[in-house]
Amino acid sequence: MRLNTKSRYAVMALADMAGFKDSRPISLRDISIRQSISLQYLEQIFLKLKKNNIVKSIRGTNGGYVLAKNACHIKLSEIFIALNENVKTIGCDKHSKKGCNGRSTKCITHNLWDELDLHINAFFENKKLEDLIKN
Amino acid sequence: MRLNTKSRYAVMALADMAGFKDSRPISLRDISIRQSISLQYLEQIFLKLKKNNIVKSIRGTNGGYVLAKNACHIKLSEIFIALNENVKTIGCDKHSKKGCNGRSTKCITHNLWDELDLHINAFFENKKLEDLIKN
DNA sequence: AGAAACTTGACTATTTTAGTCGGGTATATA
DNA sequence: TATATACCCGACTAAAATAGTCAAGTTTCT
Repeated sequence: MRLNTKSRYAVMALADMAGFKDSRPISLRDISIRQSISLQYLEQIFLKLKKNNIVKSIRGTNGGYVLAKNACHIKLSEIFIALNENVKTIGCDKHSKKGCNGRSTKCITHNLWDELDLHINAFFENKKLEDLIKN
Repeated sequence: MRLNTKSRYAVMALADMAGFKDSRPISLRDISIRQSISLQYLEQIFLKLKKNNIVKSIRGTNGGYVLAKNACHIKLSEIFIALNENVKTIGCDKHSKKGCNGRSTKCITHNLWDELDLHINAFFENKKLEDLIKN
């Protein structure tokens, strides 16, 4: 089990941004350098963050991104959802015949994965971006 | 984020076994049919479960596997460890130069992933195989 | 003896991941 | 108004992981 780098980088980049108090836009180029993440990969990530209203973009010279809301209001769960890293951990897919083993009834471990999802989501729901930079 | 099928199947197969009260060995062939899992894939899985002392094998005709201990004493965390599904969720690898972004210091989100690991592991530590079959 | 069932290593197709490439468009500033 | 800076975006790809299969055993019950 592993989170993917996109989610990880997204959190790192946003935490980087949140560390700056002034509201000047921050360019991906700067984040790229500070966090050692490829600029073009960051662009992919920020596109999704923007679509999900987590950041706003300012184009042109001296442009960049700013957080769309205060760091204390950005839940980590939002970030994962934005990147389609839906923290749905496991199969039991309703659409697939393989899900729940092709049975009409729930598989023996179905509820377990549901509980696990709740457990993990609760963690991310309660974590705010601001929590990361307080220490 | 997704658990792999090996871990999922392992839990399903063990839960299947735990559902039988008598202590006769259960053949992988039977589990394979009941849970719709390829026999040969189950063999791979049970090899690991055996090495980690979660099941015992009885060879020969009427052989099969039995749980090495009572279902109420088998923690799900054991099962994941047995399958090398170490619930270490994220990078920040001490050995890799990429980990923590090649910095000597911890990356900005390092503690977050540590916390998440603890959170998930706690879930599996507290879940016993028996809990799955009670309902 | 023969069948049932475990044992084991090697192999492979598919999918996912983690990016790169290359061509845009918008805007501030000189 | 030229140009550099920075966002925008779709398509592509190499490498790794996943989810198995295949083949050839060994052991033990009946």
